[in-house]
Amino acid sequence: MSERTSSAPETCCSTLTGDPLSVEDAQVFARIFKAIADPTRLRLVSLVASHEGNEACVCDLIDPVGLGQPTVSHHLKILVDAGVLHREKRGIWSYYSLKAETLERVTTFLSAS
Amino acid sequence: MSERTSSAPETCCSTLTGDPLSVEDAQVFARIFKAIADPTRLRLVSLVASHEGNEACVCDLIDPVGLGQPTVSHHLKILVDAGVLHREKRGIWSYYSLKAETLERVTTFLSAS
DNA sequence: ACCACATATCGACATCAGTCAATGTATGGG
DNA sequence: CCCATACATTGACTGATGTCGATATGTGGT
Repeated sequence: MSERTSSAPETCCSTLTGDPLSVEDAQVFARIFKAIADPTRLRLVSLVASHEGNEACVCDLIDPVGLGQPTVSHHLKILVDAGVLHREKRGIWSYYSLKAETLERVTTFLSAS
Repeated sequence: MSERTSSAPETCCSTLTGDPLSVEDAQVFARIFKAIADPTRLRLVSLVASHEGNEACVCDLIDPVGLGQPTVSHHLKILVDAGVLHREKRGIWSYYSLKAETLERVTTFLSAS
């Protein structure tokens, strides 16, 4: 039960507009927001979400965002580390898909007005 | 460098998981996320929201966040510029309050899964 | 007019973040 | 095996960001 993968589990219920955020919770959510606080990464998430099969490989994303492959991989890594995207390697390709739980958690965090 | 306080109105309906984001929409939302993608600013918003009367002046916030007054004012300016907070000067004090419309817009943007 | 107080702005600094070119690491086909 | 393909990692550079101390602005009281 003391398992923590990437984001702390105790932050399940804290909200922006409820009781004052603890420093720890603020750091957890700031990390997620930082990941999507970039135009390129927002577009990457959007492209992945709207791609056929709800997943996309790096080669599907390079042209649409108009950046180099290393840069795209860099951004995707940030999104995966923040728990926004999920990566699955199949053969030569890395398939990225949305991690719905994280977006739901963020929505809950914000919508408790 | 007089930027409009509220973000473009045309972005009212775009969502993260719907059609691929345009570059412009991505920039608009990235700017809002950037504003709250910092632990200190998240705590500032939280403190403002949970403060008596749903508003707080700078002097109410300095001690809780443990930073200098110029730094706190700097963060608050970023939040106001992004449309997350609203500022109202009354007498000597600047009262900050939540701008609900912006948070609602962000929630809608994210929750359309 | 002066002074105390609350806040904003400025200048400087160290650190972080986005981008690229070059290189490294798998994986599958011939 | 060797090679082409897809992706990840590294190193470097530039520009943005968070923080502070010092200073400016603005307001109300005496």
